Amino acid sequence: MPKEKSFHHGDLKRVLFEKALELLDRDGVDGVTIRAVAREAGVSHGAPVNHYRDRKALLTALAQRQFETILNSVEDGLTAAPGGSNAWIEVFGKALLEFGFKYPHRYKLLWRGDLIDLKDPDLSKVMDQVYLQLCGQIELAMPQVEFDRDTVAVAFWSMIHGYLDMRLSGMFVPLDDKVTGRPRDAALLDLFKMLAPLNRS
Amino acid sequence: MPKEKSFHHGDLKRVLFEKALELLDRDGVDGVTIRAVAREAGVSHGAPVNHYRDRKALLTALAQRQFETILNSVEDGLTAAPGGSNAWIEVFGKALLEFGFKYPHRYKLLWRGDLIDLKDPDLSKVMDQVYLQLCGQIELAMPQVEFDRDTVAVAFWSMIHGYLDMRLSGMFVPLDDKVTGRPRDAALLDLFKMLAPLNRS
DNA sequence: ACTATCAAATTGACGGCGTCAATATGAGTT
DNA sequence: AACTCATATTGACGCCGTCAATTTGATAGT
Repeated sequence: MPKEKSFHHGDLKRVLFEKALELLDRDGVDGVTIRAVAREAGVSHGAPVNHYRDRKALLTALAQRQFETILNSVEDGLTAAPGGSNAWIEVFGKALLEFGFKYPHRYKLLWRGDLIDLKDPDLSKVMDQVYLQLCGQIELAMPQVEFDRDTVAVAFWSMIHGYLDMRLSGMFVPLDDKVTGRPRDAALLDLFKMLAPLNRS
Repeated sequence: MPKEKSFHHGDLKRVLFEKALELLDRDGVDGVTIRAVAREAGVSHGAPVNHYRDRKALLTALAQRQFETILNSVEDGLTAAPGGSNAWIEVFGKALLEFGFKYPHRYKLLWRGDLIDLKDPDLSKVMDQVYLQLCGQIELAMPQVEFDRDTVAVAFWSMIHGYLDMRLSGMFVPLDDKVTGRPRDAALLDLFKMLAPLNRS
C-alpha cells in the first residue's frame, strides 16, 4: 500500500498515471503530453521525469495496464463460458470488441508501436500472455486442425483488430450498418465460426 | 502539363508533394512536417501554406494518391486474373499485402483518421471506389451467399488490414514466422478461401 | 536536537513544431 | 511604365519534449 503523503507531493506516480488515463480517454493519445499530465496533477512540467523517463515510458505503462485489463476480462469470460468448442471465439471476440468500443483511445494506443516501447519487459510479458491464452484455447477446441494454431490465432486476431481499427478510425462508418454497429460485430464472429469445420474430425 | 518555372519558384506544389512522399517513406509520418518539407524543397517554412492549407491537407493529398495506386493495382490484377470464383481473394489480398510491405509508412498513413481529412471529397471518393470494387467482385463470385456482401467484404478487408497493421507496427514479429513473413500471408489467404463454401450453391 | 544526505520537485532554457499576420517580391496585364 | 495580385519571406506566438542547474524537504546518522 502506498504512503498517503510520503515526501514532497505524495505518491505522484499514481496520480500521474490516473491523470494520463483521463486525458487519454478525453482527448486521445495526442492529449497525453508530459506537460498536460503535470498540469492536471498540479505539479511543474519537470516533475514527471522522476517517475516516467519520458513520454514513451508513460504511454507504455498505460498500454501495459490495458492489456492486463483485457487479459482479466478474457479469463473471466472463459470461466463463465458454456465451454462449447467455439466458445473461445465469443469470449475473445466480445472481450476485444467491447473494450475497443468502450475505450476507443485506449484501444488505439495498444497498437501504436511508434509511441510505446514494445521491448519493455512488463509490456511484452502481458502481450505474450494474451496471445498464448488465445493459442491455448484454440488448441483445446481444435486438437486436429488443418492450419497450425498460430495461423488460426493470427487470422482471428487480425480480423477482430482490423475491424476495430477501421471502425475506431472512422474509416467505414458511412458504409457500415446504419443501426447500432453491433449486428456487424456478431456477423463477423459468426463468419469466423465457419472456419471451425477446419477440424479434420 | 505544369510550367517549368511559372512564377517565383516553379510548380512548388508538385515539389512539395514529392518531397513529402520521400520524407514519409524515409522517416514515417512524423517526419512529414510542414517545415521539413519546405526545407527539402528549398523554400521558407511559410511557403507551403499557399498550396496546402495545413499539414492535414498535405497528408490527405498523400493518402489520396496511395489509394489511387492501390485501386489501379487491383484493377490490373483483376484483368490479369484467371477468373476463378476465388480470384478476388488473391488479387485484393496480394495488392494490399504487397503495397503494405513495400511502403509500410504509406500504408499506415491510410488509416490515420486523426491525421487526414476523411471528409475530403477526393479522398473519400477513391476510398469508396476501392471498397465498391471489392463488393462488386464478391457479388460476381458469390451470387448466393449466406452473409450479405458488405459483411464478407468487411470481414475480408478487416483480416488483411488487421494482419498488416499488426505486422507493420512490429506487434507480433517475434511470434510470427521466423522466415520471410510470406508463408503466413499465403496461409491467411488460403484460410479465408475456406469461407467460399458459404455459397448456398 | 542538529546536520548531512539525497530523492523529488522547481525553474529556465533550447530547439522543433503548426499556424498566423505583416511584409516583400516579381511575373503578367493594362 | 505602372499596377495587381498570387506567391514567397520573415517573424512571432504558444505549444511540445527534454535537459541542466537549482531548490526543497523528509529522513537517517550523530
